[in-house]
Amino acid sequence: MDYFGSEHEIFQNKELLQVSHLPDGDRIIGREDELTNLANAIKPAMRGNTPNNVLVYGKTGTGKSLCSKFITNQAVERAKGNDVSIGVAYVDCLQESTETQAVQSTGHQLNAKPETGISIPHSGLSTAEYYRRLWRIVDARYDVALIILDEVDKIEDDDILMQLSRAVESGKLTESTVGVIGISNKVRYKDSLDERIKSSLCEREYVFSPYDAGQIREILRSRSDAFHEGVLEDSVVPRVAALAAREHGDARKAIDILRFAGEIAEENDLDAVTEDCVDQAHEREETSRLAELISKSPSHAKLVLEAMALLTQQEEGDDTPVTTNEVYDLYRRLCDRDRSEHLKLRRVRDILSELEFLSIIDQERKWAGKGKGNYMENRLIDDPEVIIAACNESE
DNA sequence: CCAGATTTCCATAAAAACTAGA
DNA sequence: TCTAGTTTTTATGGAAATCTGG
Repeated sequence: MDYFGSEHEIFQNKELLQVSHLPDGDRIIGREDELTNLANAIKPAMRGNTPNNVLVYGKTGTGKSLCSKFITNQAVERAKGNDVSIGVAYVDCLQESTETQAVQSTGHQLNAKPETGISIPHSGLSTAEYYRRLWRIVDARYDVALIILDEVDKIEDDDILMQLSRAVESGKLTESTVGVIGISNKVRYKDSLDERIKSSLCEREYVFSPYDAGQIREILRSRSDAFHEGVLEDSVVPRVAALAAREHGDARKAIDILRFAGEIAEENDLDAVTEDCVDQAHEREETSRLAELISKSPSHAKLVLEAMALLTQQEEGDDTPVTTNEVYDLYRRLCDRDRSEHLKLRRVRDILSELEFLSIIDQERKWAGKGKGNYMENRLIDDPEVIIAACNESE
């Protein structure tokens, strides 16, 4: 018995299919203009001057993060030649969703304790103190700090944008300077900003358009070295590209699908990746983003979601809404089952609105009339079975 | 002491049913 | 009969208080 599976090796270098993988070489497919624009905005940093702050828009999977990381890395390398030191921090505002966490993370990335002697504790400091330490670090180690704020629209507080973009003018930094690159999915994001922030953060704005099918094909081909020679059937890449193009040219999705297709071929012990695998991979991709999101949620959020999914399943119709009270009742029973403490109703309401913010559920407030008050209808956006699976998976 | 999570407390929205006035 | 105003109800969500880990 061969416990280690097949002799049909599918992947040669799976790393290439990680979305976070930065392609080497000095170009990213189909984004020449965008890279040039970004480079221009950053250019002053090469001489140690203040770069332009940039706001980058574009749908998911249009290469915003990739290009920003890429160009800043290039900048660091180039600047070395001029004897200018640039520091880059990349903050995912979906994870670091408060001002404090974002500053803390930035400080952590730019710090080198042996060099500066400054420590950035995981918690316990005031926001102001995190800022103070960050400025000290930047002053000590760099001429320019470039801070990439990915998914800025997900951050709860605008203050950080203010602080970062004004750091130089307000004299917080004496030796150095900073540049901010904000990345947002929402084109309307700028409208929600304070005037003062607008003027300083949005010195340059660039919109990343979706990739077309041809570009996606090219991207996939450039990464097909991830597979062993001849393992990919010819029709696979075009098929994946077609699926992704249908979804507003999301390259991340395309790469994910391709990777899943490979995994499926591997699991089924096939010697090649076929179109069939692609179709299955497409389904798997749809659930994986959700599963990812859910697995990162706190455990009580999962229980609430599970309660919702179970209730939705019981109902006849497909997307029958459930009320908050129904959810809460079942949620409490689930907690009893696990012998854990349940949260109070008020908190569960907040959890539900957080889930709505994450686009996992829909909420609508309804009014029942005299003597009946009002209630909130909660509706799952995705298939309950998928949600239940995702909730149980990450235990 | 600090931020972040959770709880406690409570004013409030909305719309149908009901009432009074025309 | 129609209209304008009042009553009734309950989950909601804002605000403040309290708890927790560091």
